Amino acid sequence: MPELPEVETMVRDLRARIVGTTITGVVAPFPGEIVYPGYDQFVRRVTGQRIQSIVRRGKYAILGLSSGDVLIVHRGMSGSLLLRRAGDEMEPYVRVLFELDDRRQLRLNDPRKFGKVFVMDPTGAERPLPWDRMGPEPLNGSFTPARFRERLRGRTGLIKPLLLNQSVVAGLGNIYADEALHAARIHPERRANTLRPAEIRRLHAAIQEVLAAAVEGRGTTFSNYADIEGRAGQYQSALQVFGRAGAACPRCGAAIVKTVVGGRGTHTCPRCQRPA
DNA sequence: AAGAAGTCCTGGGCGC
DNA sequence: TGCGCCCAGGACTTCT
Repeated sequence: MPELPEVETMVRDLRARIVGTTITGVVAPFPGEIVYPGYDQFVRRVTGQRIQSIVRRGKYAILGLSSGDVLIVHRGMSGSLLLRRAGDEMEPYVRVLFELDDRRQLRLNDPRKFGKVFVMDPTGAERPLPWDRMGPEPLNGSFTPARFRERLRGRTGLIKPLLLNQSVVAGLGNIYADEALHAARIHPERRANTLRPAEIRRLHAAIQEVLAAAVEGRGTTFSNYADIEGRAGQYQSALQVFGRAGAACPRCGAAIVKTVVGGRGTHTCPRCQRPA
């Protein structure tokens, strides 16, 4: 599940390796992942473009092209973006492949087909940008406790689904939402409007700490996440609750419980995270 | 408007 | 042993 730390790791690695190269061709064994524009237009607008920059917004990677367009990649839940040499053995689920002018290839390998790619004008004039309604970036200075409290104001929903809502805060997915709630000692089924100011401050700090540590560890490899060279991340060994049902809470020793909240598997310490 | 539920997709895990 | 069912989840759509 590529969340903010996994996408940040990918963007940093790619920035060091492919900025300055030119895309010489596109192959799409499964064009369904090309969301916009249609396949022919997409190929036309990407081919021949030099990659000038790579940045991240939420879980999106944004490649700035010499034409002024942006090439946007979202890996969905199972996608890896791999940097390979042209002759290297092909992975089994490559959906879209970008050929580079140095005989390397950027391959979107995505078994579950939830990945998406777009190319568009970055001003939003052509089509709404995927991040138009996205909330603040949790690791930059604009994400303050006050801003977080304001995003939650008036919300009566459960706190965990709200953390997964990208318009509240960008970049959290199922793993880091569970980890942040545990670090803040807040039950995932608390209603947002019942959180006290001190709890919101704790949750804000926990989100920043968990994400920063995971970026430091180059992300979590849970099932099939890999970096651009196919290597695993390191953060899975630091997970406190995610994927640890039945194991001891590192803080208090109680057995971690797995439930379903908002339709998502959810890991909670029943002693550290009390409901209501 | 916000929240809840349904949808897509397919490998792998599990039960019988 | 082997088959088939169903779960996983990010983001979008639909309904209330």
